[in-house]
Amino acid sequence: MALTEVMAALSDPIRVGLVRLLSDGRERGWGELRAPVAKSTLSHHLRVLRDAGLTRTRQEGTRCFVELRSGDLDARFPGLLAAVLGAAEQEDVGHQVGLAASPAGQRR
Amino acid sequence: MALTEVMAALSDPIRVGLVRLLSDGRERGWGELRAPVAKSTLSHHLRVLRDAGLTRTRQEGTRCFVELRSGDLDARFPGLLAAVLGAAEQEDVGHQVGLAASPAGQRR
DNA sequence: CCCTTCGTTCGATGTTCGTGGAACATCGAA
DNA sequence: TTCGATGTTCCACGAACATCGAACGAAGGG
Repeated sequence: MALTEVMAALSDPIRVGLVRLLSDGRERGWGELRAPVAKSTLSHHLRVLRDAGLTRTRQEGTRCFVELRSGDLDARFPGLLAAVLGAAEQEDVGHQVGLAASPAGQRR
Repeated sequence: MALTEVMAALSDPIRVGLVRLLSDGRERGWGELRAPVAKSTLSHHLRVLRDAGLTRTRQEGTRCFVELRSGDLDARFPGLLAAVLGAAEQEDVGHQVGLAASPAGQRR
């Protein structure tokens, strides 16, 4: 969990949007995530976040779930997450990232 | 002073080192700065920091001085600078950046 | 005037990054 | 087993980036 990698991970609007989305501490399903990029690109962004140590991924059968590592993050960089979330809300960074209507496990 | 630009500016070790160096609030002369890069590269890094709003540059005759905008930074992103400086110290990010022996105005 | 100093700007180069499409692997369901 | 859904991986492309050396322009000192 290196500083420069974390900063680099947070230097892209879509990734900031994902972090914002996950900032409520709830675990989210991959399929729930909505971003204006191809799924390969979304996979890439999630990998960057995971490699930087910002998120954790759990695999369950054929689908996987993402979770923000708020605790570890706050232990390593006290105040950073709050600062980023605050600024991101003010500028509305990552507003293009959202959730699907269906709350994950729902049939459709 | 946009979030993603600030994060991008802080995603390079040399720039983090410069920020660390300036974090005492003292204004520093360009020539004082020591980094293992060519002067054109150093000029580039200082430009990135300035464009991101992290530093301010004052020109005086033929030489110029750099200063960290700690106040503005802390107003915009409360706690971010402290978090970055703390983590940077722990990991010793930007340790290659230092000061020349001469305290600025000295002849030599 | 020339010459030195200081910092920026200008190509040039190699690398990394964001992006999308296609192929692939995995798993559950029919 | 065959099919469909779900993510990952691979490949390719253009843009952005870090880096350097050289050329440049602005002061200031002989």
